[in-house]
Amino acid sequence: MSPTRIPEATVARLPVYLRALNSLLDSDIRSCSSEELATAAGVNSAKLRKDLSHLGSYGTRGVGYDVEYLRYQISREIGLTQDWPVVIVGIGNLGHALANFSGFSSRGFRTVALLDADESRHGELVAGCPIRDFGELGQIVREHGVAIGVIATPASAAQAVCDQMIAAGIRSVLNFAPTVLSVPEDVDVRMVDLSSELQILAYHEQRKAPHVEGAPGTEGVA
Amino acid sequence: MSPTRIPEATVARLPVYLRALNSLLDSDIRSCSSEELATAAGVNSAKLRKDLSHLGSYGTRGVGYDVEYLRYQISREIGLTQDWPVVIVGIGNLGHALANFSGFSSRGFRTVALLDADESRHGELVAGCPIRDFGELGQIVREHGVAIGVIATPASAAQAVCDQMIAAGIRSVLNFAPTVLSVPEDVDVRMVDLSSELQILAYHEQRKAPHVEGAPGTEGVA
DNA sequence: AAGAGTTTGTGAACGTGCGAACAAACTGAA
DNA sequence: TTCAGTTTGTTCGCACGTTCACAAACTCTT
Ligand SMILES: NC(=O)c1ccc[n+]([C@@H]2O[C@H](COP(=O)([O-])OP(=O)(O)OC[C@H]3O[C@@H](n4cnc5c(N)ncnc54)[C@H](O)[C@@H]3O)[C@@H](O)[C@H]2O)c1
Ligand SMILES: NC(=O)c1ccc[n+]([C@@H]2O[C@H](COP(=O)([O-])OP(=O)(O)OC[C@H]3O[C@@H](n4cnc5c(N)ncnc54)[C@H](O)[C@@H]3O)[C@@H](O)[C@H]2O)c1
Repeated sequence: MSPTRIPEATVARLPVYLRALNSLLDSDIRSCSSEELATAAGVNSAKLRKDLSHLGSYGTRGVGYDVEYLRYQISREIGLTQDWPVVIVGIGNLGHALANFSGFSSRGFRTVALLDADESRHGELVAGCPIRDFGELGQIVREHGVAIGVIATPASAAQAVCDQMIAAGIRSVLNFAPTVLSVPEDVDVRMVDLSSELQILAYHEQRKAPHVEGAPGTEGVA
Repeated sequence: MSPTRIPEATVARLPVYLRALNSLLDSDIRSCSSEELATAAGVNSAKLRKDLSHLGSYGTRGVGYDVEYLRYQISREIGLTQDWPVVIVGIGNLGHALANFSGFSSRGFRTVALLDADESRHGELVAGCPIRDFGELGQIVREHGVAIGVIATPASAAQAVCDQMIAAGIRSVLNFAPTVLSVPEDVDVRMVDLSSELQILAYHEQRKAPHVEGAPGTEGVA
């Protein structure tokens, strides 16, 4: 279907386009130009067209794109036309939020198990799903063909959890613990690091206002 | 101090180096080579050295880097030697987790207020901080000199919340709602989109195993 | 003091990504 | 049919990011 490899930068934007297309459909807009879609996605229209050209030629010159058709093509390219079973490990503050997050289940991702090492939480229902023991990981992965694992444990446990996931057959990991995971080459890890995001904002903020004399916000102790 | 502008890709990695340095200090390692630090940070050592060279010449040839000194220099460059007051808006599932997240407060970021539009939650204590009305935003920003705002509301409210933040004087926004925010040029927005991260993983996963015949994980309906 | 060994900082080559600009392809009117 | 107007898909130049490779600068031994 897609003979050419898609650039990584493009892959990272496809979900954004998908969101924009869904938003247009919600407003009953059936067709759109690259300019409109680019605005909705917050990117340059030339970039959008080049990105889409990597998937194929799904627009019509002089007309634009059919919203539903393009959405299907992007979904198919990403792999959202199939179902992706997911396990979440570490059901603390963040794990609870993730389990309740509708954005996970809405797009083909299905939480098949919530795992935690803390025995006192086993059996507790979160978003209708019981918390189970981490030791059941291997069996669950085999049973449901889980390919994607989410780590929401403390950093100290993350590498061990990751190793177990890989041993069980998982080859894609979404890591929320603030630690670098070392994995074999065929395993993908994506890291979500809130602390880093704040620090990047702080860097730019500092550059904007280099003159912080008697400004408030420094008198209170953390 | 730093006459030259630091490349964006480098800025995004500085927090990672900082984490690695802290981790080395925890192990009582006072000095390290670029190779060691690069391994701890999960990057190429040449890239690490080039990144650090943008800050200045803080290493010693033939020896390596002093861990504590380098940590201080990076902290200073990012702006973590000063205190950053932060407000979080939308104290639902995710907002609760964020308020409880120690990684926020640990590095100079101080949550000064939790705001929500839902009156029934006002006064409730989360991580020792009371939930207050969203209408108090302007006053709080002025009072504490808040420069960074975190949005954890539903997507439908995010743009309005963002506009209010900017009107109040906030110029850096961390957005968790899955929607594109339109802001003036002098405002920075960073977006954390879990759904996108999962989709990117799914894309690569699909490429790894293009042969999904009778594999499990497709029989159950979402 | 000199030389061997180590490690940083950087110049240069290479690859990727971005945006402007334009030809190709479509629609619709005359 | 022909022509004007519109919008896609793609080419091209440029900027940015990554990696290699090595001179410069340090330590330590003899
Ligand atoms: N709370 C946030 O908003 C937030 C944001 C970003 C990152 N994080 C990171 O996400 C992780 C979780 O944060 P949290 O606030 O939910 O912490 P938490 O302490 O509330 O939850 C951690 C959970 O992991 C479980 N756990 C510990 N070791 C385990 C193991 N070996 N196997 C399975 N489960 C194990 C614990 O029992 C606990 O339930 C942390 O690494 C944190 O730094 C949290
Ligand atoms: N839960 C997750 O793990 C998760 C992960 C990623 C992204 N998100 C996104 O983060 C956002 C919050 O998720 P959640 O699960 O916490 O949702 P939630 O419904 O539990 O919480 C949303 C909160 O925002 C408040 N709110 C609504 N409108 C507001 C307004 N105009 N001003 C101030 N407060 C307002 C609500 O009262 C509620 O308390 C959503 O956009 C969601 O898509 C959530």
